[in-house]
Amino acid sequence: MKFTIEKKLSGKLGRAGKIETPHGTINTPAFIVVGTKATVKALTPDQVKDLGAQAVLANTYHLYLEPGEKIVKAGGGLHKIMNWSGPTFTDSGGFQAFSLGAAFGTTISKLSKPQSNGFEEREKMSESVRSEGMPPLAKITEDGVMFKSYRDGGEHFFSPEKSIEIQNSIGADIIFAFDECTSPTADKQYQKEAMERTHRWAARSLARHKELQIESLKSPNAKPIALFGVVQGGRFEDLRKESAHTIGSMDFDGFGIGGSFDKQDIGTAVSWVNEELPEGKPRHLLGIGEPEDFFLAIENGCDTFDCVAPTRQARNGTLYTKAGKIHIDNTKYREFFAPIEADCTCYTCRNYTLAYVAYLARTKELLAHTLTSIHNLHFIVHLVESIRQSILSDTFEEFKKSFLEGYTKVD
RNA sequence: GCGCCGGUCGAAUAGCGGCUAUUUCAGGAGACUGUAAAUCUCCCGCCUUCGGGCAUCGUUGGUUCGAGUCCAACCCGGCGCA
Repeated sequence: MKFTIEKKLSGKLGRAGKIETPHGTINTPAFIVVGTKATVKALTPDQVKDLGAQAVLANTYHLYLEPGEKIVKAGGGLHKIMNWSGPTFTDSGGFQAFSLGAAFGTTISKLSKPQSNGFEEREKMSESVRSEGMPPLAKITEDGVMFKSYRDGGEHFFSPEKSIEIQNSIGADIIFAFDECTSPTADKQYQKEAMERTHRWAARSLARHKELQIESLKSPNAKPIALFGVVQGGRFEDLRKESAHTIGSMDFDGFGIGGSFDKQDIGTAVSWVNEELPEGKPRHLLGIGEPEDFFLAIENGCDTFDCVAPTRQARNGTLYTKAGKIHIDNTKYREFFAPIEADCTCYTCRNYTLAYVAYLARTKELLAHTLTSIHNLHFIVHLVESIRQSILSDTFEEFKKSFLEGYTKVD
């Protein structure tokens, strides 16, 4: 993997560049489409490519459970089995330490939202109380994470070495060190402990990866796999800087920025990290984000992103437009005989009316998921691409201002 | 006309003497940030200062401390016999 910076955003940390992988180049900043189980839900790889996506990100834990990394490898690797010829990433399973652990059976999100007063804060917390009969499915120890399968209840242990071994078998171009994604509800003491543990896991991940690569690259057709280390530290400036310094000084090919954030503070938090990380290596902001997040993260030095929001929200009936998000089930769209957005060039908007797509969604026709996912991914992929172009043409500030003024998030 | 069933919030249902009338669907709104997710939450008779208040199980009476539930008559629907 090779990273090149083409242009920097003057006076800021942001940059446009390219990541060259054995399966092609990613022009950055870029949105990486999430295909957790080696499939972008509801879409064929051709559809994913046609809507403008450059790369996809799959998940180690999910592919380990099913079909199993041995089968992925025997089938020719991630690219081959899913018929995606472009660059790929795998996440390490570290996010599942959170989603199946502290967050399981609750309404806890890794992004904490601003609360207007303490009363609402308490209400929110009470809503977050774990549902009955839903004990956590992930338990963290120094050596790794014990997962209880959400499929059959079976126990599976992930150590940093195990995650790296599985990821090497799956064979994505870019993989991540095994980390612990913490909950925003955890206190600073815990965030510090988890961060330090993630640092130890990073060193172990790196060591195991080097061993495996030396071995694997002896075979003539082997393609090198890049390893990104993951920065943690929650919403605390001193922890984030410490983590970025520690992870940034290790011999990784690039970096992931993970964990929980205060939603309104995301640009600042990312700048703490990216000021510390070496400039010449790519930085991937894990699990972000919404349209407004990209501007803040990119101007503060992030190069790539992945997020389930566009596809999940598409399936759940929320669509992106330049004026904000809309709910496709709203009564007012039943007779909206025009595209979701008049000037959108996606396949869905070129061929269907919102009224028709809304009808498909309302009647739970499967095509609804495909058409809405195409629109949302096209919107997000092209938004990030537009930000890239604005950096290259020195119009970032104007583009940011005009987009955010129009994007009110109100119907 | 006689007999037997049955009428519960848009639909379908549960409840068969006990306080707050159940559930599913339909309908309305919202949430979702490295996917446990084609998922979840709330509303769905009227009023409300969001604490609650007042109604309501075909109609009208009755029995009872208490009735959707038991009794009577009537109205409607289905089936059977004439």
